[in-house]
Amino acid sequence: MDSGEFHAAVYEKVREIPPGRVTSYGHIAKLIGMPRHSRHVGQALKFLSPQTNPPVPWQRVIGASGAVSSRGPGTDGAQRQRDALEAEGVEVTTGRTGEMRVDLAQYGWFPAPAPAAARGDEEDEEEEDQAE
DNA sequence: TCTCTGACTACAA
DNA sequence: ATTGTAGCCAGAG
Repeated sequence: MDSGEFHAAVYEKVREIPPGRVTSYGHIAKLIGMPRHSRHVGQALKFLSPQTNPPVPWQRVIGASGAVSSRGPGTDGAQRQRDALEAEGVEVTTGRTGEMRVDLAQYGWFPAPAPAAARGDEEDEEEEDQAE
């Protein structure tokens, strides 16, 4: 797989993330069949242009711990990401130092990757119910 | 070719 | 909860 195809695959999966949901880099990597390329998923996203068509909801991709990454505190990416997520109804908690996190128990979206050896397509996903 | 870095993840202390 | 270490893989210098 070329890096171009890798990027394309990443964008494709990211676009499949339903609004109001978030997933992790690692899971995107799994979905495209490269579970070890979690870092390069983020790499592909930063390579993304602001005006892609169709648009890629990169803001729905966060760390596996629910932590929003976007380059150090000096960058604005994190701010844009938080704004975009809240606009979709995702609750983003912000700490004192600007640490932004999302509750994966509520907004996490982790469908099972499509196994090549599997025959029946399974559009199933864990509808985890929130429990305060 | 080697070394370092990175929008990562998982595990140990 | 926080910090450190290790594994990971591709790109840049």
